[in-house]
Amino acid sequence: MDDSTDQLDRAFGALADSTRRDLVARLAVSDATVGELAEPYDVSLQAISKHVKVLEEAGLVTRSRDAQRRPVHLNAGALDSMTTWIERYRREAEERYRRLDALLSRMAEGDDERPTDQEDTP
Amino acid sequence: MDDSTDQLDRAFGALADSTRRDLVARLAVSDATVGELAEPYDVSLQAISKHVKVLEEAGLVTRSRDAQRRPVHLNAGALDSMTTWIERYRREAEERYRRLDALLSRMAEGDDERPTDQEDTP
DNA sequence: ACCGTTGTCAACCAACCGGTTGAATACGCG
DNA sequence: CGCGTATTCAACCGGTTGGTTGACAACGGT
Repeated sequence: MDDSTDQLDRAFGALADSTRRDLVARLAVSDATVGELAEPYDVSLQAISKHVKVLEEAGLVTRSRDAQRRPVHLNAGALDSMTTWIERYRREAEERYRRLDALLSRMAEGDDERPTDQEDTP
Repeated sequence: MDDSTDQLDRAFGALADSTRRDLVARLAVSDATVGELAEPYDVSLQAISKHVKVLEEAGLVTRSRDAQRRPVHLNAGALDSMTTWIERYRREAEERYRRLDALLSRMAEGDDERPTDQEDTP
């Protein structure tokens, strides 16, 4: 199994949790320590620490080795690789839809000119 | 808990699996039945059926009720809502980074003009 | 040198996930 | 009607996940 595949697994998995998405949203505004991040939620600090670890292993977040205070920093590059993946297939799908739509339009304005074994026809 | 939150949970969770990402990639090219989708993998048909169900519940995929054949169709709109979410925070993070970078540049070219309690300074 | 602050590690638990097999359902066709 | 094809449902299994609590490690300040 590919390495970038594994990274995508982790990245999408990391964002599949609303608490972690919330952390990402807050980290987009400013870096923060685990303690600061944990404060708004009513779960234990350890739980948030685990969440941050998941984000870190997904490459979405880095921690400046700064002694006992280790501020968490959002890594925009990892988000970028996710959108790159998604957009690739979204565009492909929309392009295909556009072509199919055009085909149907052509068929509608003249039934005689049947499409000769076109791609999108089942 | 919000409804769109739940939808994002499912959507990201759905793409957190390489088999399901592969299915999405193939569906971007053309619609397909579960049987066709299952053929390349050496897992059971039922396993792929489950994967498709996950994609469907995430809104990433729809199925035209076409009798016993129910072709699976990629829903580009759901992908769009994912990129919208990601891009929002990626842009925010990059903007913040850009501002910090500019601040550091300003500081570097003249130590006298110290920034007066700026936002990004720790 | 000690204390408080900050964060992680470890063990445990319930719930969920991806896979399996076997049975059931839903049609189209002869 | 009854068979074959296509797909889903149900029960089960082992591994992972999100949460808990308790102990411990790493520093900074006084």
